[in-house]
Amino acid sequence: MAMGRPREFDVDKALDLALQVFWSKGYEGASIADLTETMGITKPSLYAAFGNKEELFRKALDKYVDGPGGYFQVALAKPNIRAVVEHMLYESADAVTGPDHPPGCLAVQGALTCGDAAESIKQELVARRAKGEQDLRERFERAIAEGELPEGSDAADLAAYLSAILQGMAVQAAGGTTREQVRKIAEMALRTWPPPPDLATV
Amino acid sequence: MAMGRPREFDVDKALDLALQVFWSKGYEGASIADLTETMGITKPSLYAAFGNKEELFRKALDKYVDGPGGYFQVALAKPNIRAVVEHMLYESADAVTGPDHPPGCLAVQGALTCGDAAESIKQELVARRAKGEQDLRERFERAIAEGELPEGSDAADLAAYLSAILQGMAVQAAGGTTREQVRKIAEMALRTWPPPPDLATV
DNA sequence: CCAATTTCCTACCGATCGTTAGATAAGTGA
DNA sequence: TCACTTATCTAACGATCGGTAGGAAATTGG
Repeated sequence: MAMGRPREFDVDKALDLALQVFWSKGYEGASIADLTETMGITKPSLYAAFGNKEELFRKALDKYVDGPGGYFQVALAKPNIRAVVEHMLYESADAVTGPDHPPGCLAVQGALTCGDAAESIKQELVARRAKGEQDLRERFERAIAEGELPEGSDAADLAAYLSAILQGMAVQAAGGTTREQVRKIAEMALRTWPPPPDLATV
Repeated sequence: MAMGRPREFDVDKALDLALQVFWSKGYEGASIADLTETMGITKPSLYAAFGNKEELFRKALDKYVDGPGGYFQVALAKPNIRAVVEHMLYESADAVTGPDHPPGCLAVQGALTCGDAAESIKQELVARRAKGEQDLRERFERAIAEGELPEGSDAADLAAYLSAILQGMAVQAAGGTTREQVRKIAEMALRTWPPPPDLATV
């Protein structure tokens, strides 16, 4: 069987470079010309290897989630809830201000708003963030069942609250806030953790 | 002196409609065609009245800041720091989930990331957010001077922390989170307020 | 009524958008 | 060597991007 001409670039490396571009410019802000230039390949090579811009973004997002964004699942797997939240906050602070990649979080800034053409990408990111919050909620439910959190604690509320803090740190980082300052946000959130349940609703 | 043909549309109303478009699609995602269609005017009318896309955005942003975003300054003016933070959190929760306008916050989602052409708009938004945080910091400094916050409290850290929570709520809202859920985030943040100073650094 | 001024609209500008033909080059298997 | 397959490149596609000429229409002051 004929194998054809071998590819002259490393698909995985090229995808990683595409990730950097999407990460710093967002889905809409990253043009195909931006991407091919950074990836060091021509447009037809990009399309042959990755389909189209949308598919390329989705592949880059997958790579992000279990690469730079992998700390999230690592944190979820910690044995006690305090460790989960600590890890989540500290690692997130470092992740959104990492010196070797763009600041912020791809899942937040990839397409927080967009034109009609990118609507499905925006929805994908909404769904990913919701999934992360849902995972967090389930982890909190377990912690509540195991008596690790104050009686009356609401897992869904805790998950929404922590998600908001993480996303807020990502926005700060995207705006150029330093690692040290973002770490302080994480520390302050942790200093008040866990938020007591609303006694009025118990 | 000849006065010329009178304008057939209300500039202020048109600007408000442009604001809605930028708010929901972001600076890059909002095309001139989107804008003119929503504003009910033609392209030459838009350019004659507002200069260009960038100027239009800046004018819409000004309108946003002292319209839908006006709660921020209102909160800052509250007489005690508890009222400032309460108002800031609750009004923000309602503002980013208002039923009569797009969800989220223009200063966050207008251009969190973008291509090269929109870089100056992104920087403008970064500066606006930084200004808000700075205002907050000054308000906390005053509160500390007046003995309203625990000894050792750091005004800059408190401002960064609260800013992050507000921005996190905006991200949540942009993703479709309901008003009730965002309000719960505000309530939880308030329940733990104020975060105690880090005793290790005192 | 006429000149001056300003807004209106249609039609278009060059540049860039994402995407793809079509030809050529480089490899494999027979 | 020759067919086959796949990657490479240049060059282009139609659509849309932000922005603008140029002329008709509507107002004012004379």
